[in-house]
Amino acid sequence: MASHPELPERDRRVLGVVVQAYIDQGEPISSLWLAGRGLGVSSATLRTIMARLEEQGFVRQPHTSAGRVPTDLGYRSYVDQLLVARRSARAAPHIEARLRRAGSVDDLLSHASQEVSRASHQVGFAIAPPADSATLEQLDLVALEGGKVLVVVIAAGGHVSHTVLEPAEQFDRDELQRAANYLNSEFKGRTLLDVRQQVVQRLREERTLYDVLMARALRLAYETLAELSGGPAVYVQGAALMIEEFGNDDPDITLETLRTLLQMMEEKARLVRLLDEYLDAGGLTVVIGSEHLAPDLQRFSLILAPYSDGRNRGALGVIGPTRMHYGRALNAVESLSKALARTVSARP
Amino acid sequence: MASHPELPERDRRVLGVVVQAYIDQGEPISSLWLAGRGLGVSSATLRTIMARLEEQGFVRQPHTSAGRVPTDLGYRSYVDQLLVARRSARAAPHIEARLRRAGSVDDLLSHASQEVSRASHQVGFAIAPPADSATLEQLDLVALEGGKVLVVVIAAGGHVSHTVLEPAEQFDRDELQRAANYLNSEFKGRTLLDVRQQVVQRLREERTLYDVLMARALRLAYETLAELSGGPAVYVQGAALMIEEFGNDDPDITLETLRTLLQMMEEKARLVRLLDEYLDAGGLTVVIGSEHLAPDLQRFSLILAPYSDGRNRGALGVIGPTRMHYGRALNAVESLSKALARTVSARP
DNA sequence: TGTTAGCAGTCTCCCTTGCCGAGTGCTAAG
DNA sequence: CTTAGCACTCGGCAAGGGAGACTGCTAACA
Repeated sequence: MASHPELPERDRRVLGVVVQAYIDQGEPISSLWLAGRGLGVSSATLRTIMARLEEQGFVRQPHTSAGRVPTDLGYRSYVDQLLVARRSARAAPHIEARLRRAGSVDDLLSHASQEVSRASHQVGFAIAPPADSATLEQLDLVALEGGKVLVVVIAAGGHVSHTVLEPAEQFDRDELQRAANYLNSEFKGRTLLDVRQQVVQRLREERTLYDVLMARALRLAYETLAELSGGPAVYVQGAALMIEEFGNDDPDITLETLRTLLQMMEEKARLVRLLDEYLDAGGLTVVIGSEHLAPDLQRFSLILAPYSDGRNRGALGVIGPTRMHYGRALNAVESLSKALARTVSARP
Repeated sequence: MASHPELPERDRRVLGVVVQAYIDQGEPISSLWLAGRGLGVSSATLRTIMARLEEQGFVRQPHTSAGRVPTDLGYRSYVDQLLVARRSARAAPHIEARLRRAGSVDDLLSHASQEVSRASHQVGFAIAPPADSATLEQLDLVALEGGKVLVVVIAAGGHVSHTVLEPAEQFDRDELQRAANYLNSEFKGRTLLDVRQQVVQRLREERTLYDVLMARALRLAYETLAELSGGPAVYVQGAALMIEEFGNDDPDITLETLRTLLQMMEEKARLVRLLDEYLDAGGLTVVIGSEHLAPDLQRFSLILAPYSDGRNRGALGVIGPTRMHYGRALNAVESLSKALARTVSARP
């Protein structure tokens, strides 16, 4: 993690105080102010320390006669300290209770993203785990006009998803009903992953299927599953809260940066792709400003925690300015991800 | 509509030019500039006209030696002119085609709100018509952990909605299956409104139902329908586009006003309640700035058109700064609402 | 050798001043 | 009723001048 040169203990403490103070106040931190903070050294010494920190890239001066402001590297060091020092967070029971009340996965994640946003005062998001290992409860086929077919897939644990297909061949209502019956009797209780494999296999093996309807039903199922695995659902919200938190006193929150963030929030597909890259990391992950690959996020920090439903992993986290209150945000993300994991794996 | 004093023809023309120019340029309009616009009068005359317009409240001066800027009343007059003068808009065929490709109501409205946002460069929204008069296609009951029940209601035309109930009495999987069968056989093909009435009636009439399961199924259906009528779905998006359109050159778009707008976009329930009030008006409705009842919207204008699926009405529209390009926005809303109406009533 | 006080230097911020130019309202003539 | 002309007002910009905030540096000190 710390590929940059190791800092002497005292320098690190000073850096910590600087970052914390800047997060609180939003203004450059001066040596004089620091001297009054019980660090046991005078402002002059702090000046030499700050100069050293600046040389190493942890802080910078907006202009010659200003105090110091953390760089992204400075935030990084601070966050690394924080991650070691802090005790891991527990979910507030009333929040977890609220999550438990949610039924479908949709509901649950929408609540979770809202709660994590509220607790951190940042933009919150939650991504559903792929439903692959949930077992199929019910599959409905409903005829729409123009030969289109509405497919509703219900899986255990409250996954509900639907899509519309335009199969090459027409189905009438009766055929659809029988196709649905066939698929249900055949696949109910299996995991969706299983179902997909089974469907593919059967289509391949029994190329000359004796029952035409059965073959068509399988093709329909195949298309459906391909469609549904298109992208996991993601819920994002809380931009208003974030603006409120940083008001006008953060030079990084301008209309322009806000625009890029909103754009990202609305282009869910891109967001998911982006977050996916960080999901491999494993535990609680923090990506700060310029550490991002995507240029649109370079003015923001991201905190993300994966959670598991027992088999598959989703993720939950927050996005906010690099000057966010990391302590609070880390707690929010960690506790919510735990609560979410518990809630989601309490399901059958 | 025009409860304010009637304006002489020429004054109205001048006001029109002023508003149009201000919308285009975002800067106060001076008499000298106006004189070069082929109105056939000198700047001096324009000054007396502007003074009159100001006295009557149509324009105002940001400061003594500035040009004029429209007031909300000025925009109102301009829009009223526009509504009379313009030819009604047709939907671009490729947009309508894109809408037709959507299957479920969810999909359709999400696309529609996106299209109207793109076409107008404002925040776009779309509200689903109540599904009351759609006929029930299928109702699924799925047991979740903790005695909760997932209910999925599929209605003709691609309405899919689901909710989770916690019935007082427990159902096991088998009972749920039979309850679903019973409800489906009983109510499939009826409108949801019908179903609700029927359910209530039966519960009342046959207080001592001979079949216990049947009674419980009815109670479940009752709860479901109460839950689902909770609030129609609304889709809102395009804040990033709106910011892009007005960039930094609109004094009305500040972080603070943006925050209130985002808050409104995220609190869907409140938004729906608000829009509902305007829905009664009938046709294409424009509400400008201070004409709004809600204080959070007083810096924004709203354009809204109802559309009908044959029986029930939904709505679609845009929200943007009072300085929005009304002509383009009106066209966007009108054409999309027509396209949406056609698309939605082409369904069975 | 590391720490501290003192000091000179730098740069921002804010206020004032003066000026230009934009745009107006008013007035008197057409 | 319209127009030209004129005096007036006000915002915006640039220049100038403290005041104040911090710094880096140096020299003394433990």
